[in-house]
Amino acid sequence: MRILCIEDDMALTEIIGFHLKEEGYEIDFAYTGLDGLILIKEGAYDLILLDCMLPELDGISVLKKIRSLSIFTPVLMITALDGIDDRVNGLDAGADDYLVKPFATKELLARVRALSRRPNQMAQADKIKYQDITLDLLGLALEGPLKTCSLSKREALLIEVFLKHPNEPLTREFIFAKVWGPTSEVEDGNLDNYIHFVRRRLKSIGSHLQVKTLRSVGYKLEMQNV
Amino acid sequence: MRILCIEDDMALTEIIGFHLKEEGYEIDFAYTGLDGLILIKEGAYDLILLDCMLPELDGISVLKKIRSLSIFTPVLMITALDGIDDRVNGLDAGADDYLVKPFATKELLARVRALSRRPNQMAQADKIKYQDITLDLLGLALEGPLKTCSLSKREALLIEVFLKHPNEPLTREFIFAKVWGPTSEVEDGNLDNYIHFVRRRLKSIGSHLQVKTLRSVGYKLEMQNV
DNA sequence: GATTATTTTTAGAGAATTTTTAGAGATTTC
DNA sequence: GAAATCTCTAAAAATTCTCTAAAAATAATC
Repeated sequence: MRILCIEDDMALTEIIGFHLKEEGYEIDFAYTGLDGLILIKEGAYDLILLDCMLPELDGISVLKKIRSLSIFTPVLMITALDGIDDRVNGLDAGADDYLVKPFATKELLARVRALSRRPNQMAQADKIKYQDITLDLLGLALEGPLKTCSLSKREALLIEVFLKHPNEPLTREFIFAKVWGPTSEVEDGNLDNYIHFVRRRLKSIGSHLQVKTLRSVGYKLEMQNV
Repeated sequence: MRILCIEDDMALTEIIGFHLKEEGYEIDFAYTGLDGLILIKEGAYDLILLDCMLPELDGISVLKKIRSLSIFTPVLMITALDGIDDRVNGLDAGADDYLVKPFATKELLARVRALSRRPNQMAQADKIKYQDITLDLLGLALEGPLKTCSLSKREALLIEVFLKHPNEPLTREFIFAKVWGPTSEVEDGNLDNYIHFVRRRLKSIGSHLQVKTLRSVGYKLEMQNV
């Protein structure tokens, strides 16, 4: 979880840095809007904390710029003013949330958690439930109505992808990118293989979920008889 | 864009309803937490406005319940108390944003816009609706009033062409170029074939749309008895 | 550090589905 | 009513997916 904090108040960045690092986030800093913009373009951040008032280039402008570049990293605006118009401007420019100075650390952390949960990565939860199964990511196990079976790491990864996007069509490329990484050089057929493994697992634990094939597109996790 | 508003203050729901309808949103109401929960399970909403204080079942509990059911519709919490703890609880329970009463309509609208923009429903992008059918391009499925059927890739492509130009005469050449590509070397009769497939699909799902023949020109998708 | 067990990957025959071709019969147009 | 055009069935061809088996890589155990 990598966060970029664009804020010119050194005292504040120190506090933010301290607390977020304590929670296990990696955090980088930029002290001007322009520097922030450059870092955003380079590094792949998961979340951006963005002050409104900044030297060189103000927060709203930075935000508009990055959205126009088709970068949709969640942005948490930090504003000194509590005027409704300021907040509205920020949200309309594409911010996902905002925080008014002065704010409680507790609230900052809650908002960061809420936003980092957002892009489908439903938290770092180690268990994911859907319908009649529960995936234990840490314990590498899959629990069904009949029984529980243990999984290999890659099986668990594949099931995780399905559980995070249940009932949605997933392309082969998408699944591949999530399970093997976007730059992996594994044979394509390997996915077929693991689909087979997962189907066997689902059947063996008595689940009523099934992996449906979408010919020439990909796969989809759904309930039987739908 | 369908919104569910769970709020027991009738005066407030009236105001919210008025403004959101004016902006073109479809909006349903529930006046207790339990009613809201039932509606959420049934209806596919794109956004939920959720009051904290509710009869029968409070807002936070409703929120926790729907998240535990793996429903990740964006939720905008509405809270009367401006205590930090309430907001933190809401955000931690999985709310996407909150609004403190009393709030300006302008701000409500900005927040609704921000949340409805979120790429939560990424699957929605690949769906095309027209009259009584919905084509799921990635999911390779066609939904009608009676039932849903699955499609092959080429069937889906052909239906897509019709849905993007409904009620318009389309030449055979045009359709061919869109479905098989402008340089394909397939026999001409193949199109007749797929027209037949599509007609069978439309009938089987109970749609009132039909593919009309424009002799020696092409085809056209239109409503029956027109 | 060698051996064993497990997981991951490659490969490929066989199955299933989709796409295409072909052609007989139906329909429309002149 | 003859020519042109379209519909629909059936089957061949092509594609895509499934699943077994075994090799390669990795992790665990002694």
